[in-house]
Amino acid sequence: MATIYQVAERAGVSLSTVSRVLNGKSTVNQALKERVEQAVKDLNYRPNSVARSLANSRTDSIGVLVPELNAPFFGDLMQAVESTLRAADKHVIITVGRNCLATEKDAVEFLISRNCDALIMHAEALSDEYLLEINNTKMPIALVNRQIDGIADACTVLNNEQGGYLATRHLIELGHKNIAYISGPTEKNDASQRLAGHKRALSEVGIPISSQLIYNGDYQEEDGKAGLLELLARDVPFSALVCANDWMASGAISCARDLGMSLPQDLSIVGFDDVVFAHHVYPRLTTVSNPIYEMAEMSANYILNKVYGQKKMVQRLFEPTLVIRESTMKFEG
Amino acid sequence: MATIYQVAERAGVSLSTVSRVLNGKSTVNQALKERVEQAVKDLNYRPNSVARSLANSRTDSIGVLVPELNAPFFGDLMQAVESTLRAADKHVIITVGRNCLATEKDAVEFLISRNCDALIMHAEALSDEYLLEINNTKMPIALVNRQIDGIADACTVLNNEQGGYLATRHLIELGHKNIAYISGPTEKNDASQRLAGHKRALSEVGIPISSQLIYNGDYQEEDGKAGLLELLARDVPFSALVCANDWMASGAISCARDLGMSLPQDLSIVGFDDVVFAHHVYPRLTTVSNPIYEMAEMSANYILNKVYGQKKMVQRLFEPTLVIRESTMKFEG
DNA sequence: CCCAGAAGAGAAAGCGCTTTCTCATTTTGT
DNA sequence: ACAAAATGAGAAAGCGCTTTCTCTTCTGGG
Repeated sequence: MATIYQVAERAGVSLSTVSRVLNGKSTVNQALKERVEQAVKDLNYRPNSVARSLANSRTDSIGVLVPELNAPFFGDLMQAVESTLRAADKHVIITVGRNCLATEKDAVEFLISRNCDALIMHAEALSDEYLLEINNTKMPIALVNRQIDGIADACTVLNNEQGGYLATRHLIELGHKNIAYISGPTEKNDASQRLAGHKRALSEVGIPISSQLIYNGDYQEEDGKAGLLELLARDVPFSALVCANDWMASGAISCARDLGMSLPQDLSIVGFDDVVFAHHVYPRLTTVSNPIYEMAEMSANYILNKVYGQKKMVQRLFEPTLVIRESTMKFEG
Repeated sequence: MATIYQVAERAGVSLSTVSRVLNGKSTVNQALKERVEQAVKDLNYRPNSVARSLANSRTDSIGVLVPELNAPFFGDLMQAVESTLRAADKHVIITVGRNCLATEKDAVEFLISRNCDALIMHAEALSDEYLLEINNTKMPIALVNRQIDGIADACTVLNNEQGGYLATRHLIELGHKNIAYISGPTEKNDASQRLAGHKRALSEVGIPISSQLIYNGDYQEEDGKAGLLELLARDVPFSALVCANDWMASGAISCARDLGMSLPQDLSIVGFDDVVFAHHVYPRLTTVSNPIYEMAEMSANYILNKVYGQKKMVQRLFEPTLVIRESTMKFEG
């Protein structure tokens, strides 16, 4: 591999000049510039990115932390981040956190040791304090789907409350009165917001909120099954069910079918997130779409602006929309 | 951030000595060693990975190329690669190829410019020659799910022929005689192998092979729909259908249902790959499992051995197995 | 008791860039 | 036409490590 020195030699200039034309930071005589460019071409010279990083302490790499790699939701997130960043000639180093404190911490430290210029995270287990400290002392971070006061502009979030509201209001409009809810872990902000939206929709039309119709799950598919079974066992009638994410909705659907229910006649079900398999399930799932792709893109833009001085458009708050498919229908008293 | 020089100063030794104790390549007097270790601890010193890379021309980074990030199949692949490699303290730089020649080439060149130590790829569009050249002149590569003579040991492959055979034999054993097949693009090796396996199963029991029962798709979900429609239009009866991947099977299933067929009574369907949503579709999909996680892991191990001199277990050829769920049933004449 | 050889530690030369600092050459203003 | 201000290019000092080379200092065999 040719080095900058060889380019300089062939062009008959000093290596400072070569560096100048390569980086365009300073003006260079046109004739010399052309000689250098020719030499670069002749030698098929490519600057060594490691040496460059050492000299200007910038690696052009962004660390990414996601809970898992093989889930559609995070797939969309990564897809957005990768394409946005690579278009800017940056690269992503991806790590997985498994929704576990130790693993997430380890991943972040790994990324720091790799001298990333910034971090984009969908952090589940790390504390606000830890994240704040990283941001203040180590490197800029961007948070997808999480709100931390103090670094609000680094956070891209969905209006989860509105999403929960939309799901339930849709069912109300279909005539349902008894609506069960399988929640995500309420210590997580998004889960509690979704539930709050659900309650707002009920209150709005004067339907009392019954804790008997709420089950706390953990966003896992099995929780959909366990939740439905539990709700049914409580023996409080309901004609519709909203699940705080599509995985639990899918679990509830297959459970319902195993129980011999016919869907959506016996039970209308709404999911949340609109992940790619939502239209694979049967009946195709009515769900609240979560614009994770766009949100992740904005996080990437934020980093591009903050760290590399670009001027990309950014948006911090996103609104969910309802996607009506076939898992919900009019209540037939 | 502390540098190695400060550690040396605090420990009262030369920086060569610090480097030695850090890398353990050479013996160092026990007393000095302890002083250095103490200094490292005191200063919370972490070696700068960029400087280290420049000095020893190794980045400890592996480039990964996949067609897309938001598909379950490649999610499994990445998950395996990331966890295997990070356990060895290497990191992965992920790029996407979009199944497009220009994009894949661009991605590979990007990874090369990033000074990766090696590449792990699921390359769809790149030619054998190009890949061979990269391997011979630039950096070692490992290929998942692709066979190239000449670098056979760098290739990890599934016995696709056997997979196709298993799918069709399963249907034959259920009593089906007229079995349709929606193939992947036959210019791709895996697709043509799967089809070959299908044919072998038929021949084995003396069922003639009818081109009227074979449709060529492109592995996309819509091809499942288009294929089923086309096969039906040809007016040659069939009671079972094998699809060369789960996406097409899912497409065929929803199409069949839209047509008012009841599954699996009217049509038994088998998929291929056993991606995560295979059990979300209804009826749950009988499919051929593709151990992509294990295969990807082996590719990572291969690189670990080849580039970093480790001694991991490697396996090049994998056998598929049949996963029987509810989308197939006995033929009822 | 002496010398060959082993062992351990420091000095210093890179790795391939970026970026000051310096100095020579132009350009501008009057 | 002449001093003052730009402009452009080279020399050289890093960036923070690894590794060779060299020089001491031990060790042990005869």
